Amino acid sequence: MPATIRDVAKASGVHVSTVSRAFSSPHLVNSDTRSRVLAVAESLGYRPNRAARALITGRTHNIGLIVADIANPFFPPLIKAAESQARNRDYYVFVADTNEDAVTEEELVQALAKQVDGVLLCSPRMSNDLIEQLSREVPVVVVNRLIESIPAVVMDVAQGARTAIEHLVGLGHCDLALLGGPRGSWTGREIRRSAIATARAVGVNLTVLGPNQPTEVAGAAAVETICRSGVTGVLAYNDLMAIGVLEGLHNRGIRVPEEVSVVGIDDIALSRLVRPKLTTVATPTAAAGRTAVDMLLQQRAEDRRTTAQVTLHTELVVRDSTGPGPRATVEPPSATARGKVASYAKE
Amino acid sequence: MPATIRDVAKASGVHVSTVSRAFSSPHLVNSDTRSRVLAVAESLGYRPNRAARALITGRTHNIGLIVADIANPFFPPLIKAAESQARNRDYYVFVADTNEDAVTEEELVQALAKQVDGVLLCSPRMSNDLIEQLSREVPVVVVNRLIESIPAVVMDVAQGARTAIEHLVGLGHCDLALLGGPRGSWTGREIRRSAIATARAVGVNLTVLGPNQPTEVAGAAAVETICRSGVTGVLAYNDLMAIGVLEGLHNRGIRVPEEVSVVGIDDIALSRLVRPKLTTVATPTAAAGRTAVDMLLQQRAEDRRTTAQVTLHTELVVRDSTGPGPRATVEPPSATARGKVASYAKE
DNA sequence: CACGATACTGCAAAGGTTTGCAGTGAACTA
DNA sequence: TAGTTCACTGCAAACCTTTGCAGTATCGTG
Repeated sequence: MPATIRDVAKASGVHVSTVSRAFSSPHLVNSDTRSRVLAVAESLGYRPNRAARALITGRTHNIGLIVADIANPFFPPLIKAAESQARNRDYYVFVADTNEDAVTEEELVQALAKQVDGVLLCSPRMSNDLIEQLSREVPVVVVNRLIESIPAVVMDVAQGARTAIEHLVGLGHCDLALLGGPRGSWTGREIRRSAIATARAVGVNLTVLGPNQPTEVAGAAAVETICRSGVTGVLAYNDLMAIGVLEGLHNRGIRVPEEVSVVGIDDIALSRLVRPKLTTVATPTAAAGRTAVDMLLQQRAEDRRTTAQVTLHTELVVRDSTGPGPRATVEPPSATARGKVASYAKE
Repeated sequence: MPATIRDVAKASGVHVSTVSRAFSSPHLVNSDTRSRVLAVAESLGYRPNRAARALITGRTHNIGLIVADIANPFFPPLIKAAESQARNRDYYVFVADTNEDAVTEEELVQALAKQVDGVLLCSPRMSNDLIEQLSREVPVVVVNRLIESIPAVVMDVAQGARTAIEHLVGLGHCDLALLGGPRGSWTGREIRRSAIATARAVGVNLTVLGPNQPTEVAGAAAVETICRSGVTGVLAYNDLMAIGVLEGLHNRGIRVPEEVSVVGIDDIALSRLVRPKLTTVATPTAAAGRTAVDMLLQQRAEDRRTTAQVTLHTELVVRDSTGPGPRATVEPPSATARGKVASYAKE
């Protein structure tokens, strides 16, 4: 029923190959012929069949975008930016959700591999080895993870975590907690590594909690431990958890930032809407989405030799959830208490 | 490089058609042969080429999901549910974002039409006529809009708006405002129609504002008008706008719910996280996504004759943003002031 | 034993497009 | 004028799979 290239050819009195060229290699066809063909095509409502085109060119003009959880507010801006960028380049994007599950993730890449020109793996949960292996079957660009020899775009969360810790310390907090993220998260490891190193360097206590699900529920649940440990400053793996902490503290009647300061990471839209407004490390998610798409497409274009890895800068956004530490001017930490790093990590 | 059906056929000593049948019509091939073929296929890492399959069967096993704005928190749960449901049925989904633009929307449907088995149109912005026209080119299921002869799944927002107004009135508010949504939104029209009718029936004043962009910025911006009009209860087109109102009121030092009550619609995750927690009309978004996918797939299966339209129930969730009206027990509205419906609508 | 039915399997066409190769006529060069 | 180049167009193979049809062997039945 839908018009094919043959219908257009017949109706405009040329061979199908001419019609094809009129679309994909304009310089190879007489401009009069071309405009006639295009007019006929238009009037017939002809749209090239992408499946047929993919079959012969081997390029689908689709890409896959795999995320851990579409409903996690971190991802929608990334998805939106990636989709928009892809469409500008005449690519469409399959979005798939792994539910934070490494196995689903692998299956998804495998299944998508044959029907896309490349896959964007966002905050993957599977092992580096597996990703390397998969990247031999289909071009892959990873977001939020650094793996040798795999193109990637990451946010500089290490820098972000350091700035956040320094911010808290600068406010006079010396007993801090880091609320860790999910197992298998590269970002989580980076944050932890950097936070621990910074705490040690600056000489404050840091209690590491986790791993945790990256949700506000987990954040709220961690509040009990946080209270027990007597810290006055908390850095969370992401804003969602930080907001959970805010929630939990509020429920216990603990005031933020008067009694406890809280810092998140990501700067999701929500952070500006909760009260107190969340101090957080802004990560350029939209830029990451666009960059990743460009890298993926370029990799295809240049015969896959670029193994570029780009790091995007993060920035601390100070809002209302952080304030002076309780003993800011009263009692600086004793020398013996300094630089202790406790860890409750289960990993 | 990747294994084709021919490689598998050669390696297992059968004809390609047998391999094909081993996959798609198991009952037509000897079970020994079949398991041998499958084993060989497995060892070769063979995956059927979906483009080739699509070319001959005419079915791509893909669907398109078109939304106005991926980053609008209303959509991610819907997308997630739809994607999950589709994948369970062995379908993959293209997600595309129209940026709230009707023209983009049409182009998108046109472009996607040829490479999907159906399109899910969520909260469309284009005209009914156009949708009907497009639905002749490709199976369509519409979410959040009712059009004669087009399969649809909608939320019962009329009921929701009525309940919300009644809730406010029950609390003693007699001067209400409705913060309208974007132009072209069926849901917005439903809400307005129902809110106006309810206000009239119950005998309270209702000021209608809009149309507005469905964002918290627009909500905050509307606060000035809201204050000037002296209403004590606000129903917003969606939670995002309601949260914007909360924000704007807070900035002006107006307390919620003591001075003004606010009700949203949708019950996005955010609503539980802002302070005060938002009273809102919960719409079953995930269920809508799943249902819509099922309807779309079924429509395909049964030779497109089902024009089912399903309405999902909504429910008022009372939280902390609504409270007794200022003059609740003091001064019931005078008879002359009752039932007046003002409208500032620009539509 | 002959016949038809049954259970598999092979053959080949078809689906819509791209693209290397070859052909045509015109324009240009020597 | 003859030989070349050039711009354009047509031809046909190829991409990978599905599927109607036909063929073969085995089995059961009368």
